Amino acid sequence: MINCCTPLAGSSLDAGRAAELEGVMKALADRQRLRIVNMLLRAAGESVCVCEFEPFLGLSQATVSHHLKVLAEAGLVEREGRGTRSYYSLVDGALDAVRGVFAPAAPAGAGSC
Amino acid sequence: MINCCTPLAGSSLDAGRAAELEGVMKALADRQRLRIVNMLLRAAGESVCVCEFEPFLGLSQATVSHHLKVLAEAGLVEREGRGTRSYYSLVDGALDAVRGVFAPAAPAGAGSC
DNA sequence: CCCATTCATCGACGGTCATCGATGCTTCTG
DNA sequence: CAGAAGCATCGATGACCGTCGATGAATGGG
Repeated sequence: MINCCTPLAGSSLDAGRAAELEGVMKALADRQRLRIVNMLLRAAGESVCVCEFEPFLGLSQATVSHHLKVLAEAGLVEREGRGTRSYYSLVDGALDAVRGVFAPAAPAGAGSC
Repeated sequence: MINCCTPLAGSSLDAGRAAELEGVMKALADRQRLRIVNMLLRAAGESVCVCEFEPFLGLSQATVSHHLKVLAEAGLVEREGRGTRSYYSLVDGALDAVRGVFAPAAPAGAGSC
């Protein structure tokens, strides 16, 4: 099934790495958290106040705080307190693991083995 | 891979699209299903028999069948029956939605586009 | 024609999650 | 110092998920 050349992008995913990636994916497998990440992506590295998410998502303050905590524990976002407010931003490169695993399969260039 | 002008990420993610993507992400937010997708990625488009997954994942046949059903309902894999066996393969382009949403942020108005 | 093989489905069980109101903590303001 | 504002945490609740054994359905072989 798997040939001589180890496919580059479909790199082997052992049980350990699968469990690790599962944590990140579970953090992203929620519509509210997807919208949060999308907002932060569009913020282009800038921090966003918690009070910005609340009206945008239409959730209670407690729920928004919960979602941000989940994302933070997954290493996807970072918290920074200024005064009574909290600002969150994307962790640089945190989404690379997701991008890498779903990269297209090997180039299928048959020859060079 | 991604052209400079394709604003995949940074693209607004409204509530509808977020819910849609949530379905795909939930299907992928499981270590067993991640390993299944990884196996199929490495199979480079070829179909893989159910009986191949079972020993690889170390799960009961019922559980493997369940995971494959979840992936199929999310539109990520496709089933093809041959005799008493079932073969599964990745749906072409099904992972593009995932790749797109997490693409790097827009170049912040970097000139030429 | 009968049996073995392969897979999908069902029912059940234990665990986890999303959401909310209430509460406590920290910081700013008057 | 007292009050208000912003946020995190707690406890509860209802829903969903992963796993398995058992059962059913379809197919191929002797």
